[in-house]
Amino acid sequence: MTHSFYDEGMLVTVMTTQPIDRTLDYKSPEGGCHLGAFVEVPLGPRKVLGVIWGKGTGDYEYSKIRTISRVFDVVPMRLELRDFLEKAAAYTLTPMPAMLRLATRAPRLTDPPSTQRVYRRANGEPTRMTEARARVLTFLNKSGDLTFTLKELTKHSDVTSSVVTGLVKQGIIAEENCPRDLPFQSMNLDLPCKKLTAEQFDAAEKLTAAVASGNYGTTLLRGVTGSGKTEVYLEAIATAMRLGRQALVLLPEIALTGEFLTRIERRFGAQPAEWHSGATMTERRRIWRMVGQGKAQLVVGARSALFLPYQNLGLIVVDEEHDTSYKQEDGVIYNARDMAVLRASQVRAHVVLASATPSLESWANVQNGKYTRLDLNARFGMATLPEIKTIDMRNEKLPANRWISQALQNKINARLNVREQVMLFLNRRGFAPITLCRACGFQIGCDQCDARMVEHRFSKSLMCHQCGDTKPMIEKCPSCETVGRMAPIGPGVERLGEEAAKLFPDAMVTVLSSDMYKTARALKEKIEEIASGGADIIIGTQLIAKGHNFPNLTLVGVIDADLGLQGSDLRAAERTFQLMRQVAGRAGRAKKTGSALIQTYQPEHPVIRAILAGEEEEFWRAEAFEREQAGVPPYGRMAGIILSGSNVTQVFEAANMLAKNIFALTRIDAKVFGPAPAPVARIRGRHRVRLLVKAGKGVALQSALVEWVSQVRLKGDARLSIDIDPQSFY
DNA sequence: AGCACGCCGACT
DNA sequence: GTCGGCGTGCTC
Repeated sequence: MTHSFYDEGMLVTVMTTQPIDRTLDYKSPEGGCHLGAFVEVPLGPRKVLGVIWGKGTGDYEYSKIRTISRVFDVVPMRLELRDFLEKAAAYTLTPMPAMLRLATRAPRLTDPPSTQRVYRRANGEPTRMTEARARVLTFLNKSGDLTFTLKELTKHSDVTSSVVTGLVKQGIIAEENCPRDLPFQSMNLDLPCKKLTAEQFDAAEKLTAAVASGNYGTTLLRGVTGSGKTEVYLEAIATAMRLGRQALVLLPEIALTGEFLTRIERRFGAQPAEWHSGATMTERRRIWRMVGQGKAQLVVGARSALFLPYQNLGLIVVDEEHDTSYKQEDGVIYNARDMAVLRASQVRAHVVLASATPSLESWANVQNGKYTRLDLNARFGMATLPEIKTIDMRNEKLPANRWISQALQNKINARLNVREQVMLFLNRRGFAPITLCRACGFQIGCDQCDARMVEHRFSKSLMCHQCGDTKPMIEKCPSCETVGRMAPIGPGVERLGEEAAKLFPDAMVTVLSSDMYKTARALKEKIEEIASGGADIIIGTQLIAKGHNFPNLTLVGVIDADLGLQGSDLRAAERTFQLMRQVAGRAGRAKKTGSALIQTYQPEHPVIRAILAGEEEEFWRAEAFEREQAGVPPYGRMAGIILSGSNVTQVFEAANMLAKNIFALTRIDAKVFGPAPAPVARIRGRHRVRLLVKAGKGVALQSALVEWVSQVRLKGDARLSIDIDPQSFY
């Protein structure tokens, strides 16, 4: 471990968070600075955040070099984090300053560590005892040596602050300053773990050994829903913490954390640090600092938790590793699952990728020996998966604007009669995806994007799912001006909710869609209420397919299984497969036997058949073969180049220019497809044109892309972004 | 990212 | 002539 230190006046070079993709030289300030120190430097008229990157390059006129204005009182950036940021930047073709911003996103990072005033019982008795004083002292006496803030103290003993100040003056209560950013409660590693089955025990042993080896490695922990993956990796976490190393659990969706945190607390007797977008400013700052000092042993968080300044990271768990939300799509485009592997390899940590339905990438990495695989097959406390059946919608003669088939309706009734819960799954938010005029056929579109407006009856408005733009519901057709003939076409979850309410008048129907809740917390509460019996029929989107435990749920109905099967997305089949296995896995997680009904127009489709047969390996092998033949990921490399701007012609010109001059790409034998309007050709008034690059597996894709792309000089507000390993083709 | 500089078109 | 549009370049 190097501890390079630069004395006052020495030349150092600084990477700033400003978009200048190189370092700038400065003079070390009074008191000097360490390599990696977080500093404030003058840049033109402003002061900006930066990190000491090394000794000065001396490539700048000495007389112009300014002095670092401030060194922040936080642990300097470790070399391993810097290496990680640099490797990630090179892989995703992201400028270093943008990476640095990801790693310094803690608010008020630059403030001195703030303190708060706390009070504790000192010795002695007050000269005059009053009733109020007695209440304060009784409270403090029974609390022993604990300290309290003024707010806590006055609240608990029901007095005003003047009573406390009076006692402080007499020296009966001591006033102290303590740091506001308190360490996290330490994890109790001596609590007994839940009783494991033989299979779980075996898997836990293997993971524990891998973590204890102190070397990098990745394990794919594949386990069917309810097989107890969490219990298994909790043991790996315990091992890491016993060795004095930190552990990180990445979760795809905030909604997962409520139940998850309870499990952590049950296992380790303390709350972990919870890093997510909903965390308060103070909490984020506390986590950032405490993680850096090693005073947070366990972090549970969203993908950006990868960029926290861990002191000694020993294990990263990526739960639901196949989840598409791990791919960050705007700003810095990265896949948290892959970055977790990179991060771990830099610090000799172990990675656990947990999933009931792994991604094909991870499956292939097991096949080629990069990852090891552990399987959990038996469901905890029960032997079988739910029974899955399809309903061939071609034989169902449903009336207009109805989506629940007779067969599904019968099943639902049967479950409701025995007071069990039913879940209906439809991957479409809102009331209806299309609103059209029955008089002239006009469809309401978004003014900013080339997308249709979706009716949201819940909020009485039309919304664009691309840009979030809304407008009020209208009665008069904007095209032919006919009044009262605008009609909603197709189902969304809200509309399905209406249908269910009509079909099952005695049941409590709840629609669960992310846009119906203002905060993640509100959504979390709703989910918990439902789990404890707050609804008979739950209707929802993607969201409900994710890891929630509904003990009384025994039937899942998939309304339209064909939504994900068509389209040009190379992962469409994989996604549908995962989603359905997952949704099916919802049913009957507890003791009751569950079943799943899948409504489809193509029951003979290989994906549907694989799901029915439960032939998972068969599905992966078939899908892997298809991809290998096509030379697409994970058996080939891809990159998306999106050019966007307000001027269509300019954007197309730039794209065409690139498509014509592909010398840099022919050297790596890559092919270019396009330009074509991106699947959503306009977002927020910006036209988007896409090029796709396809190359072989072992080529230097990034450097070729940089060389190729550098040919265009973008004019005006035109922008070019590169998406390495695109996930969605939008 | 901001901000200054500078090069062209449309006015008092 | 000059005001101001924004395209270009610089910040240690």
